[in-house]
Amino acid sequence: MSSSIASFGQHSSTAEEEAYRHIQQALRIGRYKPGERLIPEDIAAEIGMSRMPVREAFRRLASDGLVVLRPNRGCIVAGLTVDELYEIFEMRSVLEGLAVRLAMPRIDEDGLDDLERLLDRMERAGQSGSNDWVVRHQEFHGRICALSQRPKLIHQISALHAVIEPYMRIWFDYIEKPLSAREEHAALIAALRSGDAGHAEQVMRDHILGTAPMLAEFVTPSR
Amino acid sequence: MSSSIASFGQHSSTAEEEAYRHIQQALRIGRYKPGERLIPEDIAAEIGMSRMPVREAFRRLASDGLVVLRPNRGCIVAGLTVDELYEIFEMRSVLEGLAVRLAMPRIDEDGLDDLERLLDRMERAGQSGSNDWVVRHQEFHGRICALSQRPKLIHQISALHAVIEPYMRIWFDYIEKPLSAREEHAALIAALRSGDAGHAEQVMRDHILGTAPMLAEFVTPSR
DNA sequence: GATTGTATCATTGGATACAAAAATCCGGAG
DNA sequence: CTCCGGATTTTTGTATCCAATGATACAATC
Repeated sequence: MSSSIASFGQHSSTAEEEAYRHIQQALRIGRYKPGERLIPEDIAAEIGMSRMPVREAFRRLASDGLVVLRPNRGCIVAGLTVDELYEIFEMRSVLEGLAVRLAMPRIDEDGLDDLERLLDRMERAGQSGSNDWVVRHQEFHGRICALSQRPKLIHQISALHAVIEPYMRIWFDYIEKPLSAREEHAALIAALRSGDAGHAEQVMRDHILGTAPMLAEFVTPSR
Repeated sequence: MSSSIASFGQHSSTAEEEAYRHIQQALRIGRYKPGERLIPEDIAAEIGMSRMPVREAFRRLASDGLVVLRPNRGCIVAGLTVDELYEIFEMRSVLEGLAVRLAMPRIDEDGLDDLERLLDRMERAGQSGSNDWVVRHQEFHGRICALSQRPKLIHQISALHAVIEPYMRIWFDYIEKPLSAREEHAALIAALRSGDAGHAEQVMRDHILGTAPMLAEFVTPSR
C-alpha cells in the first residue's frame, strides 16, 4: 500500500480509524471547505482502502458535528452559521469553566510553570507567522482541561475545538496574532494561581465568550 | 415487518436509522445491561436487516457514549463507574445551567404555565408506580432546554440524559419517587419566574449536582 | 421561450462473500 | 491438578456486488 501522506506512526490497526483521522485532519486544516461534498470513493482511493471504512468514519464525523449526512445525499462538510459559532463558544465557556474549576485542586507549582512555558510557545508561534499558533492555543487550553482529570469532559471540549479550528485558522491568517491573547491567557494562569476556583471559572468563561465576536467576523455565510 | 414496539410514526427511511433507534431504546430501558456484548447478527436478525447498518449504528452509539467499541472485540454496553456518573452530572449541571440562563429571556407566562403542567404530570407519574416518572422528568428538563433555542446544546444535553437513563430507572425502581423532586423542580420554576438569569442558572446547577449522590448509590460496580 | 415530464446517469445504501483476528476448546506436559 | 500450546470455531473487519434513490439533461408541450 502506498500511503503517501501523513504516514507518521502506526496510528491504529483499523482502516476505519485511519479514515477518521485522515478526514478529521483535512477538515481541521481547512483542506475540505464547508459545503463541499466528500466523495467516499475518492477519499477511499486516496488512503488506499474501499468505501466502507470511509462510510463508517463519516458516521463518527457526523456525530462530532464536522460533517452533515443526509440520506441518499451523501456527506457534506458542515459549515457554521454565526449563531452556531456563538453556540459553540457558549458551550465551551461553561465546559472549560467547569474544567478549570475542577483543575484547581489538582494543580501545583510545576503545573503552573508548565502553563507558563506553553504560553511562551504560543507567543513565539504567534510571532513566527505560521499558523501553528492555533495548535499551541489548543495545547494551552487542552493542558488545563487535562488537569481536571475528567475524560468525558476533555473529550467533549476537544470535539468543540475541532469544530471551530478551521475558523480559528482563517481568523489567524487575517490578523497576525490575536491582540489581547497573551494578557488573557496570562490572566487565566494568575486566576489559577490565586486558588479561587470560582474566580478562575469566571475568568475562563469571560475569556472564551470574549473571543467569539472576533471570530464571528470571519464566518463566511456559506449557506 | 412486525415492529412490535415504538412504531409511532414513520421515523426514517434508512435501515441504519432504524437500527440506531432500536438499540438506543433498548439501552435506555435497560434491556441490554452494562458489560453485555451486542452481537451485530442477532440485532440485525431481530429487526430484519443485515449486519452492516447495525455496525454503522454502533459507531454513532459509541460517539454518544452508550456503548464501547474496541477493535476486533466487538460492541459492549457502556457501564458507568461512580466517577463517570458524577462526571456526567457535572457536565449536565453546567450545560443545563447555561440552558436555563439562555431560556430566561425567551420564557413567558404561557411557558411557565406549561412547566407547571409538566411538573404535575411528573408528580402523577411518580405516584402511579410505573416508572414513567423518568420520562416525565426528562420531559421537564427537556422543555427548559428547548426554550434556550440552541440546537447543539439541546442535543448534547439529550445525549447525556440518554447515558444516565438506565440508572435513573433503577433508582426509581428502588425508591418510590425521589423525595425532594417536587420542591426542587418547583424551585426551578420559581427561579425562572424571578427573572434573575444568574440565579436560575445557580439553582439548576445545585439541583443537578444534588441529585448525583443519590443515584451513585445504585451504580453497580459492573467492572 | 419557458416549464414540465421523462429517460438516463451517477451515487448512495444495503447485502453477501471473503479474509483476518480473537476466543475457545482440547490435549499434552510439567 | 494446573499450565501451556496448537488447532478449531466464532466473530469481526473489509471488499465487492446489487438495488434503489436522487440528480441531470433532454425533449415535448403549453
